Amino acid sequence: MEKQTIEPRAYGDECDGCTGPERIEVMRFQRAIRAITGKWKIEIVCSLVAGPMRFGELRRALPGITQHMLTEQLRDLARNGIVIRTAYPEVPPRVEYALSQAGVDLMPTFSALHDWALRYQDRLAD
Amino acid sequence: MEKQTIEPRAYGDECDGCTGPERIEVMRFQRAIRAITGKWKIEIVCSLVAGPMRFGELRRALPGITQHMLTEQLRDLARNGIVIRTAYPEVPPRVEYALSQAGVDLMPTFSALHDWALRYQDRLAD
DNA sequence: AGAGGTAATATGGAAAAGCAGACTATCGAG
DNA sequence: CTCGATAGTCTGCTTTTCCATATTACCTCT
Repeated sequence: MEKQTIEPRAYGDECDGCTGPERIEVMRFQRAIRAITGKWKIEIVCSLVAGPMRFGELRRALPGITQHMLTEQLRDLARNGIVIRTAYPEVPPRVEYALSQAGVDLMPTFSALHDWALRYQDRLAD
Repeated sequence: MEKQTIEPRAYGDECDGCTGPERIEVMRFQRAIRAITGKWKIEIVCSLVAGPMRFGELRRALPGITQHMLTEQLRDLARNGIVIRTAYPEVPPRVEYALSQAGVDLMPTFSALHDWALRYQDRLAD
């Protein structure tokens, strides 16, 4: 039996002829992708482009989403600084979600990806 | 007890005052994102930018990946037309993976996302 | 007093993604 | 004949996502 996995270099990336500084870039990258992946994140962000929305408005705008999912995804987006959550201490409670600058600045990327998807959609599986 | 989920409109998007044609765009979008998400996809694509590589080369270039993961992710990328798999009927077997045009054309998007990630990395969680 | 709206939690389960390790087939070198 | 190299597949396990339902707390309106 042989080992199947090649051990990753621990941490000190001394780079003995390898792809050195790229690794941290890749990690940054993946964090960015993780921040926008999730079943509803993109839909939420797209909804918010038009302007701030309340929780219930979003829920109605995204038929099929559960409250749980919506709160979870919004929380995640807020945690990554993409949306801003503002809770007004009123009653009944009112909570508004808006795109942050980071969220708005995501748009060029989105449109680049969208163009790509449009060009190659026929070969994209599923 | 009340229903928590708002029923999605079935299929015929007749669009009674709703976000109509955008929905299909969002779906395209998500397929594109799904095509590039996965623990190792980005790393693989980045490795292949420099030129075609063999399976074993990739394995060595991505310390920590298992053979299983590598075959799986490559298969997925190939299925989405991002990489091209070429098996030479030699012995010992030789299989080469190269970026397709679609793969190359992904780069502008990658760099847009990369710029975004760089600008906002401090607020990105995890 | 009871119904209704708002924005959440809590709980429990199913499905998908990720991981490690074992196993296979083929051929040439020693 | 056994060893090593290549590029896989197969099996079982853990973790993460995703999903549905139930419940809460508060206030207003009737």
